Amino acid sequence: MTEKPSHRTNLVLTAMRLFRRQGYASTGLQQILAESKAPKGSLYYYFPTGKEGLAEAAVEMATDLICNTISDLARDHSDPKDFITAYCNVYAGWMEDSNFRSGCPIATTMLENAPQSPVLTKAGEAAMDRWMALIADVFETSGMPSEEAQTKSGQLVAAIEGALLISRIRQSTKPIRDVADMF
Amino acid sequence: MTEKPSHRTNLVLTAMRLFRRQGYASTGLQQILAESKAPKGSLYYYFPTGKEGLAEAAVEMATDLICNTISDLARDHSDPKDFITAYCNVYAGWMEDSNFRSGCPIATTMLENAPQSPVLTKAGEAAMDRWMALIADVFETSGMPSEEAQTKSGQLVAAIEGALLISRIRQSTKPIRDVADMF
DNA sequence: ATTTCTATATTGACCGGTCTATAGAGTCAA
DNA sequence: TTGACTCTATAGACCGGTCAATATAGAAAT
Repeated sequence: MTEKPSHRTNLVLTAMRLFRRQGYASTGLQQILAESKAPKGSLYYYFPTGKEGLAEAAVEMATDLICNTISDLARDHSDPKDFITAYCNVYAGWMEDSNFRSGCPIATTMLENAPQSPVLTKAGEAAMDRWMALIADVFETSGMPSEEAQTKSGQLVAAIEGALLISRIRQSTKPIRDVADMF
Repeated sequence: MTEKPSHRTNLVLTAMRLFRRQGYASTGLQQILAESKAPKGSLYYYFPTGKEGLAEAAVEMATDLICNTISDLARDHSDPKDFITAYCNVYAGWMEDSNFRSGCPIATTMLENAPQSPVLTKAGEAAMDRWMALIADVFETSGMPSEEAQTKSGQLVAAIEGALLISRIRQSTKPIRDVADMF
């Protein structure tokens, strides 16, 4: 399950971490190369389109990360309300652990590049589709009508994304915890 | 009421517009200077701290913009539900008019710089305080208890911020319109 | 009224450094 | 020998920031 630590994997992992903290534009390839300890030649070998291709892979890896988190939580919390609370707690923990620097792993990259970059926009859409579908499943499993589950999962993701932004500005997890009370 | 079109004003106005569309890091001073038609010397005359000082002023101007919007809407819509719907419609209009490029005027700048930059973080906190206080007023005026009004206004702002992000990714106003149904 | 002086406002040429990307030779295991 | 991978050097654009030179407005002096 765990990927083998190739240069390629290290590049994507490092890019994801740095884009999440400092954004896409202000993260230089130099820094990614230094921290991942990958050679520059490898970057353009694995990602011929350069920074954008690397970002695409980083968004995809981030999508998997969130999907795995949701799946794990869904297994332990079948009640929607419990699930939402647990999900918010995960994000709140991430924020606290990083001194409010690591919010949503794709939000900053998306705000900087969507919809200008078709490649990254598409990766972002895929992320939204997958996250919302997984959450809608939780709602449907508890008996909620499909259509309502779709809408609600979209609203939840929106509320959390916004809460992560405000949490970062205020350096407080309260906005995230307040999301749970909305549903 | 309208500010006189000095170089200073043009700089802040242009910075706000560009930061909103492309973010802070990927907007060069060159572009701001070219589009505002202001000379480079003026920038450092009015903003001795350079880009960061300009961004601070841009965030403050954006805060005023949103505050004015909220005040105007509050005058015409005393019912909270009506107000929320109208508020969402304003954002949806902004998104459509800009081909989903002009979302929240401070969100991208904040995700890129909070909490690393104390100056910009403080400007962001002030924005949140003022927006939420104005919206809470609308709720309180309609009879809602003060504490509940505070919480609800925070939740509304979070939901909208998140919806603006998703709207940008999906190039659709549906996420924004769905926010109105949450309250 | 006119000139001179002075402080403030304003300006664009210039700086060193960093950015992403490319080229092409070199390395090494299968 | 082949193909996957890595290295060094370099290109050329752009970055944010500095600073000496200039313009201007108003006070002071004549």
